[in-house]
Amino acid sequence: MTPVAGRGAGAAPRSVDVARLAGVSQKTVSRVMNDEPYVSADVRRRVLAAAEELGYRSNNAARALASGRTRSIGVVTLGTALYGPASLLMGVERAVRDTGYALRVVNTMEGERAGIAGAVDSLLDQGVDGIVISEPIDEADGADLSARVDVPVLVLGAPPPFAAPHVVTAGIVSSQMARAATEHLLELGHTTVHHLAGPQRWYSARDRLDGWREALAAHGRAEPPVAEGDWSAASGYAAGRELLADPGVTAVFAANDDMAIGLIRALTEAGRRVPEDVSVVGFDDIPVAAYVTPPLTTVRQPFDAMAQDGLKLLVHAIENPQADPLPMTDPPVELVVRASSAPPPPR
Amino acid sequence: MTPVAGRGAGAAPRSVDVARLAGVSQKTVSRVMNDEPYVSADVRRRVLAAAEELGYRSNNAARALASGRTRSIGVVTLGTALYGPASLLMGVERAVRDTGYALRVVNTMEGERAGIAGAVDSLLDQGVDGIVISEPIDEADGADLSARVDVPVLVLGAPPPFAAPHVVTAGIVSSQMARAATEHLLELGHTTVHHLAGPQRWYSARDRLDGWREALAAHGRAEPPVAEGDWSAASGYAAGRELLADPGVTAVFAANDDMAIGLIRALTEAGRRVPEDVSVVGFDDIPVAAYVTPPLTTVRQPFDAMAQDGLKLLVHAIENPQADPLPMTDPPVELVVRASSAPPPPR
DNA sequence: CGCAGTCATGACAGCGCAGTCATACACAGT
DNA sequence: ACTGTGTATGACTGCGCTGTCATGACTGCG
Repeated sequence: MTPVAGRGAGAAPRSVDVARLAGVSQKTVSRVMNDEPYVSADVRRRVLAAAEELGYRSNNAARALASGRTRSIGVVTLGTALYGPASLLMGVERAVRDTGYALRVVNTMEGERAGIAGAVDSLLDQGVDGIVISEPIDEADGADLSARVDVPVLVLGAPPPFAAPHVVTAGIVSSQMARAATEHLLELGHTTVHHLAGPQRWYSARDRLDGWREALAAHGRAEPPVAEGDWSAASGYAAGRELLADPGVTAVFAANDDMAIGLIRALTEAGRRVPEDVSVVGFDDIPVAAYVTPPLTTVRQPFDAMAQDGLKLLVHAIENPQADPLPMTDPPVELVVRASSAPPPPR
Repeated sequence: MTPVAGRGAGAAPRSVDVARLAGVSQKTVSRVMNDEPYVSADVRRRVLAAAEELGYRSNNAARALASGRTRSIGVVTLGTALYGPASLLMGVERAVRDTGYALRVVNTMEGERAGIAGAVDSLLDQGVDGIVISEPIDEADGADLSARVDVPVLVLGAPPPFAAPHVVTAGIVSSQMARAATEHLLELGHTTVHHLAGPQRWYSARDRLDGWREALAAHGRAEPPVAEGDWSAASGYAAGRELLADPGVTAVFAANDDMAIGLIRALTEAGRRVPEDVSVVGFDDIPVAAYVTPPLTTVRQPFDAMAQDGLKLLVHAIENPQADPLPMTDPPVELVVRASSAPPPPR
C-alpha cells in the first residue's frame, strides 16, 4: 500500500477514525459495533454519533480475518428458473437474511463441469460459515465432497446424496405428498394411476416416484410403466403423446405442474378430455396452476417454511459446533384439489 | 487469538505452510496463487504440489483485506419466484461466475422496510466491488441511495430509478417489444388493443405500458382504459372478469404471461373463445406458455444475454474506474406467435 | 570486461478489525 | 479500612494475505 500520510480524503473511514472523533479507543468502537456488553450508554451514544457523522461501515474483510468467521452462508442451486427451485432459493434468501448472515450463491447446471462438488468448493474458497444445497441431484462425484468440507451443510431436499461430517437435511417430504396425490386419484375410483416422473438424477424426482409406488402398493395395484420427463412442459407433452397409445389410461400423476400442463395439452389435442376421460394431478402449485384449463389439482409445498426450518438447523450447527443437531419439524404440505382430477369415466 | 504454539492440527493451512513445504517464501506462494508473472516453472510446480498436498485454500478475507477488493458482486432482487425475475437472476449468476467474481444476493420484497436502498446498503456493508439491481421498482427513498454508493452499479431493467455516480443500465427494452406485441395485434386487424398492465411501481411494467401507448398512437388509435394487475394469474383473472363487461374487446396485450393466462381463464369461463372472439398476447414466454390452451402468443426475452452484456459493462467499470462506460448492445428480443392471437371476429 | 536491463525471489510492512489481558474505578460485604 | 466482585475502558497484538522495495542471478552488448 502506498504509505500516504494522512490518507486521501476519499478513503473510507475506519474504526480508529471513529474512535478518535468519539474520544475513545478503537477497541471500544469495535465493542459498540458488535453490541458487546460493558459499554456505558454515554460512550455508546458518542460512538454511534461519530460513526454516523463519518459514514463509517465496518470492514467486513477485516472482521472476517480477525474473527475467523465470515457471517455468510453459501447456497448451491441448480440454476434453473423452475418454480420449485426458484421459490426455494427465495425462501432461503429470506431465511438467511433473517438470521443475520449474508448469502452467497453458486449455481451448478446439470452436467456442468464440476457439478455440486465444484460449487461447494468455490463456496469454501469464499470462506462461508455454512452451506445450503438446494435440490441435490445425483452426480458421480457427489460422494467425494465430504472430505474437504469443514462447515455444516444443509441439504434441502431429500435424501442427502452424500454423507458429510456436518450434514443436516430438512424439509421436502415429497414422497409422502406424492403418495397422497396418487391416493387421491385411487380414491376417486381409478383402477390405477400412471406416473410421469421427473428426471431421475434429481432426488426429489426419485422421491415422488417412490411415493407413487408406495400408494399403488398399499392399494394392491399393479404398477404401470413409468414415463420420464425433464420437468419441462415440452417433455410432458411428449410423454402425453405416448400415453395416448394406451386407451386404458384414466389417471396420471405428473411429478411437476409444467409437465402436467404439457401432458394435458397432448391429451386435449388428441380429443381426450381432462378430467372426463383422463384425470391429471401435478406437483408444486405453480402460480398459473389454478388458471389453466382445466385448473390443475396439485401439491403445494411451503417453500418458505422449509427454508426457514432448515436454516434454523444450519445456524444452530454453525454456532454450536459440538451440539447435537436440532430435531426437524415436518412442514405442512397440502394437496390442492381442482378440476383436473375427477372420477374415471364409466366403462 | 490464543497464542497456541504450533497451531492445532485441525487448523487450515496458510500460505506460509505451503511456502515452507515448497521451500520458498510466502510471497512466492502468493505469486503462484495469483498467477503473477516472474515465477519459474519449477517453483510454480513445487508450490502447486505443496498446496495440493496440504489442501491449501487461500483465505479470502485476508486477501480482501490486503488488496482492498473482494472480487464479489452483489445483486438486489425483488425476491419473487416470478419467471422473469428468477430467470434474470439465474442469468446474472452465470454471468458473474464467468467473470470470476463471487455473487452475493439480497432480496427486497415489495414494501419491505428498507427497500432497494436498504438492500444496497447491506451489500455495501459486505464490501462488494459492484452491484446489480435486477428489475428496479419505484420507491420513495430510491433517490437518496446515490450518496453513499462508491462502487459501480448496473441496473438491469429500464429506466434507472435513480442516478448514482457509477450507474450503467443494460438490457430489457421492454417498451419496444410491448410495442411490437401491440402492433402484431393491430396488424391482425383489431381496431384497438386493450392493455392489462403490471404493477406500475415496477419500471418494467411502466415500460410495457409505454410501448403499448406508442403503438396505439403510431396507428392513430384511441387508447382504451388500462387494467392493472400485480403480475399474478389471479389478478389477470380479476381483470378479465371486468373486461367482460365490454363486449367490444377483441384484443388484449397482457404485461406478462401469468396475467394473460388468468385473463384467458376468465374469458373462457364466460364463454368467450380465445382467439376466435378475443386475442390475447402475453410477455415473458414462460415455459408453459406453449402448452396452455390455447398456446400463448408472447414475447421472449434473452435473459442470459442481457445479464451477460450487463455484467461485461459492470466488470469493465469495476476494473477501469476512470474509463468511459462501454457501449450497450441491444439483446435480441423475439415475438413468439402462437394460437392465442388471431384476426378479430367478423362484425 | 563492465554496465544496463530483465527475470526471479525474498524481506518487510500493514490492511482494519477482534481477542486477550491489564487496568481503573465503583460498590458490596465483612 | 480491606478485600472481593462486577463494570468499563484501553494497549497491544496478530489474523493471512498483498504491495512495495531490495536483492541477486542472469542476459546481451558495446
